[in-house]
Amino acid sequence: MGRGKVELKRIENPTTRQVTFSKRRNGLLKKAFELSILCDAEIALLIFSPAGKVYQYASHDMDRIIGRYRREVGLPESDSLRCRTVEFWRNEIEETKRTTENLERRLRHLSGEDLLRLGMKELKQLERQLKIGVERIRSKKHRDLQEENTRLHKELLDDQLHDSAAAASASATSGLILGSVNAFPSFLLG
Amino acid sequence: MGRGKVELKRIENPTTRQVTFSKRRNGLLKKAFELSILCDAEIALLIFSPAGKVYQYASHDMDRIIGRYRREVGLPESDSLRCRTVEFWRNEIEETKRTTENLERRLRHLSGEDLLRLGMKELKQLERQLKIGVERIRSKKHRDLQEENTRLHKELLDDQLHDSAAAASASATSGLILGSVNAFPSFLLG
DNA sequence: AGCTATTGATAAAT
DNA sequence: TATTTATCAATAGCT
Repeated sequence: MGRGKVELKRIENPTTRQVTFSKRRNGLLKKAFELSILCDAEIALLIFSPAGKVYQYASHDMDRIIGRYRREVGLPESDSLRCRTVEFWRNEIEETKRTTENLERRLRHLSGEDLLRLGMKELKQLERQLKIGVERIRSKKHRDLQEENTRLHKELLDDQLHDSAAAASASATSGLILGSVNAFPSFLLG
Repeated sequence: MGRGKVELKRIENPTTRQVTFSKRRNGLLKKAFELSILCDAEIALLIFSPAGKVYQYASHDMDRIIGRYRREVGLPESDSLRCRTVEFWRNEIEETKRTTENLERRLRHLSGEDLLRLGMKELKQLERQLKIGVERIRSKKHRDLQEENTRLHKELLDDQLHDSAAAASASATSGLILGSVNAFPSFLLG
């Protein structure tokens, strides 16, 4: 229709293509509308221009029509995929929950709580683990205190070397600290 | 187009309506196809006949086009809701992860591992907690052994009462168990 | 379903 | 971009 046939291929001239798009788009929308009225049909038409602009016609609510399409046609793969995705995330969450519960239980056991269901073997293992922990903590504490002691010794010596003029007043305080560290007082070792 | 104009209203004659539907539907599908080719447009066309049959044309994958529509047009409420839902679940998962990490760290600490960053105060608290745990486990073990011992005593007495004829052979095994329990052997108390 | 008179759509020009 | 016009395409009513 028009002054000359048109080949069924992409129109190369951008101007012509744009004009044709505008005209035929309107024609298509009009015909969709007419068909829905004349024949009482449910019609949805989506047109995206190459420029990205959207044109649409929907004889009824667009989402309703798309929903109907999904139910009647789009089921075979789209929905099963969606189900699988949902199931995947459900499983992820379930597994994480189980992990958390497991961790919380082990934590309670290590605090000596919730021991009712444990057998003798588990209790022994738990006790061994706790004792190892206690020993490691003791060790760490001792190391930390030794380091602190060394540091204070060094500091004091530096003070005495670089500040001999104030030696009298310095010994009144630093001497007290040094003494405390050497003694490993009970409030530090628990 | 045709022998006489047509009013833009539902065709009442069912036969005529069906024929017109068939003809115009094909015309619409053809024009949608032509537009997509000539002008390089992305087009989706859904037609539901009054009888419920579906006809469709999609220049590309139908789900892709519908997805694009949802993203670019269906935004106002549908997508924002979906975003909020997705965000909700993201937060749920993030929080669960943080909880898990926290639990794992506490668990390592209770096993005497990963102590490097802990200060003296935390170390003391941890040690106290572990000692409490050890004491509770000791207590539980002791109670369990006492219960077992009581049970065995009772069983033995029952055996002796109800089965005096086989007394000789029974004492050879039960007596051994009883003896072990009474002694609280080192392999059980650790 | 095919046919054809007629209307409708639109390509090219303005 | 909108209008005009010459042509082509779609289709209403008939068979």
